[in-house]
Amino acid sequence: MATIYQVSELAGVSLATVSRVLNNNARVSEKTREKVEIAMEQLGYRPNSIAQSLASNRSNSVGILVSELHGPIFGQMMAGIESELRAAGKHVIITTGHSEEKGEKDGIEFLLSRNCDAIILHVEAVSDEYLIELSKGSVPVYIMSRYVEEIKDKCISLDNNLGGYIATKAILNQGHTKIAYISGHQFKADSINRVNGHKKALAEKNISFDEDLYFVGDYKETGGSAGLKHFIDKKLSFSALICANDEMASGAMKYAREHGFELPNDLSIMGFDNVSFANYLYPKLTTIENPINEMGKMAAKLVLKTVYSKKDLTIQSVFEPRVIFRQSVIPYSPV
Amino acid sequence: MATIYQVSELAGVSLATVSRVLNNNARVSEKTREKVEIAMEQLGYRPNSIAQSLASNRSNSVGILVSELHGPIFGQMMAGIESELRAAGKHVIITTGHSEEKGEKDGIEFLLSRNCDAIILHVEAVSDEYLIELSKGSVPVYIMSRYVEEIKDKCISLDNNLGGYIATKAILNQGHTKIAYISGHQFKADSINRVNGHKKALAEKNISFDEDLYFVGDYKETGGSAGLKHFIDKKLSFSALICANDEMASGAMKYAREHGFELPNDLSIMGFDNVSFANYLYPKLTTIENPINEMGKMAAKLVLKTVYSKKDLTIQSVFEPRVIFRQSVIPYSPV
DNA sequence: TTGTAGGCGTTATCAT
DNA sequence: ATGATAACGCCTACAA
Repeated sequence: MATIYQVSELAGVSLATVSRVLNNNARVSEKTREKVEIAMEQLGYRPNSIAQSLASNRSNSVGILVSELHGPIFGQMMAGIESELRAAGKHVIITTGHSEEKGEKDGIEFLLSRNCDAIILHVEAVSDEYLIELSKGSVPVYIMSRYVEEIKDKCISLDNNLGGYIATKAILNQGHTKIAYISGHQFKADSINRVNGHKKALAEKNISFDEDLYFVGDYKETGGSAGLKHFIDKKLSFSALICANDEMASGAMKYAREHGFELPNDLSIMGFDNVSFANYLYPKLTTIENPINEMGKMAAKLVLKTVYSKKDLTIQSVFEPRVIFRQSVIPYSPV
Repeated sequence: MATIYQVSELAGVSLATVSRVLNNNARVSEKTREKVEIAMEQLGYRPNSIAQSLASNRSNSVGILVSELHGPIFGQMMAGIESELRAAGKHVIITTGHSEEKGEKDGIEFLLSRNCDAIILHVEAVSDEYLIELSKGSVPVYIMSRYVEEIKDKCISLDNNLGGYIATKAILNQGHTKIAYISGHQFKADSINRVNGHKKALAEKNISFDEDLYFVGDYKETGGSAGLKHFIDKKLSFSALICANDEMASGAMKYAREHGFELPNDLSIMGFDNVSFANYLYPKLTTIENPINEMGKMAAKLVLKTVYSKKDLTIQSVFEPRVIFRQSVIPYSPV
């Protein structure tokens, strides 16, 4: 592989000059620039990014930690981040935390050991305090889908409260009044916010929140089926069900169908996230869009702006969800 | 950030010694090793991976090119590669090619510019010749889900012929004899191989392949719906449908249901790939498992073995698909 | 505008 | 077993 030195020799200039045309930050006369470019061409020169990094103290890499590499949410998020970053000539180093505290800390440690210029985290198991502490370190840290007050300017998050609110409102608007709700883990901020939005919408309609119609699931299919089973076994009456994510909605749909429900006639079901398979479900799932791809792009822009000093990028920190109307929610009709 | 030099000072040894305990490849006395380790601890020393790379001419990174970062297949594949590689202390640089020739070439160029020790490609638009040429270059190239004879020892692929065969066989075993087939793009090797397997299974049962019951789709939902529409519009009679991937199977299922079919009673449908949403479909999709996660792991092992000289890793180049029996295929019953 | 030279933090080859 | 010292390929003052 040709080096900058060989190029300089062939072009008959100093290697400093070659470096200049490479980075075109300093003035170089047209003639010499051409000479250099021709020499590069001839040698098939390609800068050694490692050496560049060492000398400039910039790796041009940003680390990304996600829970899993598969899964619709992460895919969309990574896609958003990567496209934006790559267009700026930066590369992404991706690793996983598997939603476990140790896994996430190890992952962060791993990325840090890679000399990333910044890291973008989608973590769920690690505490707020840990993140606050981490962001005091020398490498800039950004957080996805999580709002931590003390470092809010480093967070790109969804307004989950609003999400829960519009989900419930959409159901109420269809005339439903007995609405069951399956939440995610109670210790997760997004779960709590979504329920709070739900409660707010109910309150506005003077419908009291019924603890019996509330179930805490696990954000997986099993949570949805277990939740619906719970409600049915208790012989509760309800005409609509809101699930705090699409996986649980899918689980609930399966369970409902296997137990004689005809969907959506016997039960309206609302999801959350609008992952890609929501459209594959039967009936197609009415849900709340979580613009995670956009959020990923925004996170990348935030990095570009703050770390790579690209000015004139406007940052939006919190994103708004919206209802995606499909087939799983229909107007209430008394039996 | 502390450097190896500062550690050496604090420990009262030369920096060469520090390097030795770091890489523990040369003999160092217990005493000095301890002194050094303590010094490292005190300074919170962390090796600069960039400098290591420059000096050792190893970036410890492997580039991965996928069509998209979202999508079930790629997610599983990346997960397999990453887990295996990270366990070995290597990191992955991931980028996308968007299934277009220019996109893929750009992506490869991008990875090459990043000084990866190796690159793993999942490309569809680029020609075999290009790949053969590419693999003559200085950085090792490995190919996923594609078999190129001339560089077969660098390919990890699925036996698609066998896949098409067992898919059809499974359908035949249920008593179906009129079987429609929706293929993927005809210029793709996997499409062709899957159809060939299909034909072989038919031939074994002395059923002649019927061109009328063959449709070329696009590997997307639209391909499935268009294909089924085509067959129905031509008023052909068939009791089973094989789709060359799950997306198309899903599209066909939707179209079928929207046009009065009751599934699976009126039509048995077989997919291919066993992507995660296959289990979310209604009825749950009977399909062919494409062990892409395992294949990803194997690709990583291949890199580990050939590039990072980890001996005693046995490589399996071609993987075998198997039938996943679920609910969308049922025995044939005459109307 | 162009060249010189020091430095980035390691690894690796010599000696000792 | 340990220590000098020269790479590794590039960037960047500082000089000219």
